[in-house]
Amino acid sequence: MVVEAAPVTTARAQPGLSHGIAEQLQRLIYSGEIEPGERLNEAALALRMGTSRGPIREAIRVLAGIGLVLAVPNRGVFVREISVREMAEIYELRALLLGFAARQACDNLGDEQRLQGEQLLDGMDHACATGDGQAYYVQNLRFHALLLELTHNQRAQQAYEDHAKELHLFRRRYFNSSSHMRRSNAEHRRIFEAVLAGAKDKAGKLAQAHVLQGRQRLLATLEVSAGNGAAGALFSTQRRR
Amino acid sequence: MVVEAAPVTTARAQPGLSHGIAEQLQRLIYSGEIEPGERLNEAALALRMGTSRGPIREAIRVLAGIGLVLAVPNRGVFVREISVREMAEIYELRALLLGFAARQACDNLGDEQRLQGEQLLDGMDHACATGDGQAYYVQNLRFHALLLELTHNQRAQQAYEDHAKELHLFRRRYFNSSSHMRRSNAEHRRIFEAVLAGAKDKAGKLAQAHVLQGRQRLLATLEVSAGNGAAGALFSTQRRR
DNA sequence: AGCCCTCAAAGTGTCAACACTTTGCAGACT
DNA sequence: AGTCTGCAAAGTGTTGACACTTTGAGGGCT
Repeated sequence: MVVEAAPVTTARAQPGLSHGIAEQLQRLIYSGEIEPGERLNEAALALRMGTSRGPIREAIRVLAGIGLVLAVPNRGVFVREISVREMAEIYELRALLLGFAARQACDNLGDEQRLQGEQLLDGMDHACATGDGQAYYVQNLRFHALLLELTHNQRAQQAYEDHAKELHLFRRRYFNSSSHMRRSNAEHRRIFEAVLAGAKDKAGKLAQAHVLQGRQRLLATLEVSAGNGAAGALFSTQRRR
Repeated sequence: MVVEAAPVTTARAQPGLSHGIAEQLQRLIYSGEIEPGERLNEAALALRMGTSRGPIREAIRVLAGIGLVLAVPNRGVFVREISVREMAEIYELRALLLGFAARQACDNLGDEQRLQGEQLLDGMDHACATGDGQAYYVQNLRFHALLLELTHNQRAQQAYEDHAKELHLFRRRYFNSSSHMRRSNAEHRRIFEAVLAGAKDKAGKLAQAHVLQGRQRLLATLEVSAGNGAAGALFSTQRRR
């Protein structure tokens, strides 16, 4: 309808004011400084960021598009809350994705990746031994990312990362009990061995099971940490978009 | 950081001005009135929509969040172009999702859905016979949606729909040659039969193959309709976000 | 006492004006 | 002729002011 032709050019970085604000807001949300369910006050944010409300509103709209935030007309925008049901659904998708990744990895694994994978597995074992939850967490993320890279499917990678981030909204900072960590890494090893052996079906099944067992571990601790009452309350019906 | 407690309330519809504009823009894009690569002129749109630029900008930011549009600072926003590579990746994800759906369908199929599926299959056969591409297209969409519903996983449903929409960007209005339609529906039937038989693995594999064959059909027609040159040009490197 | 109505405060929605960037054209210089 | 520089037009980025909606508190009525 309007004019002009395509840019055709590559998609470059975007240094823009409202864009910077959007990223900053994302950090605030993911870091937990702004909690799920909390309302974002435009004026307050504008003051804090040192701009007027315009760019703030635009940044917020981007977050709304991503689904991080829910806008209610004339009432404001609220940080998205994730229900247990949604959490469970997301885990299901992650399982599917990681299973796919493991299968693909069988075909696409190179020497470099093999080395990296083994280093990560050893590193995680070390983290288990020393009880370093933070180190385990980072390497665990990296290990999964490595498998996803091997899909050679950037969209799959992106989707997996998005899901991981979303789960952060649900429960910040995985409670890494060392028994969980040990079991989890044992699963990693079996997956990786299957990949090395080129056993696609086995690798896929193991990877899928790995994620689903992670879900079970999370659900179990939910039951314990918040006896029924609080857990039930989380079942608030929320949908994306 | 700010104040206030959670809304806890359910997520209701959102009648807001900039929200309406966002939807209208989506329609314009999906309908092809604004083509991929084209720039959105804020002033022109504001005039057309009868508002000022503010709401337009906000609506555009939402689309940017969704990924429908790419914003380049100080230069404007452009309707997203999808490369062949991306198209292929999306098909891969769709295949994964539909495979999962078919497996789940084996467990969750009820009488009502069985009936609906059979009606759709017959309807599509009819559409093949009469050469009614439009009717086929609609029922095909519905058939896939039916399978996805049976996952009982709303996120999976949403993801599948999103992918379908995105592919629309790539090639508007599937060229439904009746030979394609016939082959495609034959695949549908085999999938559904497997689901009825409760053969999870078989159903999953067939569904996955169905989508990938759809991809092949699309790629094949791409090769033909635009001999090498144009097809190659579509490989412009674009990434989401 | 309890309920309803009114009103003010807080906050979001919208707008028009202004500042800054990009881009293409025109004219001058080599 | 070709190229470089500077300017002007087009368009995006940002701002502050104003209008409208929601919400909660206070006071009057039953």
